[in-house]
Amino acid sequence: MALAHAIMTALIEDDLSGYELARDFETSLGFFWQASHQQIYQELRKLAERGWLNKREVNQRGKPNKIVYGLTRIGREALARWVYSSTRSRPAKDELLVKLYNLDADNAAHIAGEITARREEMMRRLYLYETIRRRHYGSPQALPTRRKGVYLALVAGIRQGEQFLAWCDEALELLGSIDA
Amino acid sequence: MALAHAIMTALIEDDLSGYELARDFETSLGFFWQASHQQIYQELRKLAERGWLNKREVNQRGKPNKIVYGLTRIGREALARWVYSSTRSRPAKDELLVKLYNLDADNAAHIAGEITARREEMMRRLYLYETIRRRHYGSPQALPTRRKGVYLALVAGIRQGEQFLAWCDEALELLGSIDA
DNA sequence: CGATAATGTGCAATCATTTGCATAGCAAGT
DNA sequence: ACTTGCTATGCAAATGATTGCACATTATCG
Repeated sequence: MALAHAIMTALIEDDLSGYELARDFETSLGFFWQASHQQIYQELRKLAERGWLNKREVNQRGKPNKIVYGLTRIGREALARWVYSSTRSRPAKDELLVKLYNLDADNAAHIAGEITARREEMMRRLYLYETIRRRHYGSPQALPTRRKGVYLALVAGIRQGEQFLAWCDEALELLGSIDA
Repeated sequence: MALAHAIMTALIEDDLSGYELARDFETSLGFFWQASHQQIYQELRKLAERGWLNKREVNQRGKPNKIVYGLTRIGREALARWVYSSTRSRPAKDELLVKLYNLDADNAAHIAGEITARREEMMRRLYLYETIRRRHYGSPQALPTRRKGVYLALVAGIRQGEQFLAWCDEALELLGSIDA
């Protein structure tokens, strides 16, 4: 049921189509909850059936028509209740860390290469999120309450990313000392 | 296919039964890849059928019999090849961060409570992992190659955990400044 | 004696997620 | 004209993971 609530969360301020949601999930909320467009379209229809979302078709020129979803009153209520339910976090599953358990002189260079690639990917991500922070969350104390929450999530992502970069450096150094 | 390789990884040094594997997955490797016992038992049977694991029944006194699995030659080879395949990480999905997007004056105290609980849970985990590190990974440079890899994974978990604690403190401070 | 907890393996149903494919219109560059 | 890419939605199949249950033995505590 968590994807449903993540989608509704993304609709708190704006009504969006499945396509727009899928794009937003690649950034922003998708930093903490990723979902493919297939999942999103399916979930949207389910939520509309349950009455938590309403849908309307929007004609566009130069583009295909889209179906825009918005929270209903009972959808908003369900979302508000959900916040009080118990959470569980499913820790990241990372094959790279499992591979590290298989480290040997032969594959050390390959693993180091993968870590380097991850490091660069994370750098790009961090740059994006730092940009967002500077532009919209400069002085957290002054933000309205809800935005403070979004800020904290953003900071969690940034801190996590920075920590990952530092770990990569440490790992690469140790891996570099292994003879092939 | 990743669970299969995680299980085989856990069997590199010791032959283990499903029950023992499930227990190990709650610590150690399970820090990076968690799996329920149902998943593990099923995967073990599949792997044995494929010839990557062998099984033997072990009679015990005072306890039910167990089925112990071990890597076969071709299992070891498959595992070694897998290390060179491409990885993908699926980032953690954390409902707590999604909830933060729903922050308001009413639920701020509840969310702060959840963060506090998470913080304590992480403290316990960190304590466990720090203990392991001090006991077995005191001087990483001196470790044999494979153990260096395990060390790096452990450090990744520790760093991540420490970062999380710091984030919790920051979050609790900001949440504390919200009027109910 | 009864309850609880640990060891040990497993089935069945459901839910969540990924993968591969399909369709369709329009824009922009080559 | 042709290809590439973006917008836009969707189906079907397979895989991955969770949930709830079932069964059997022994140890331990009150």
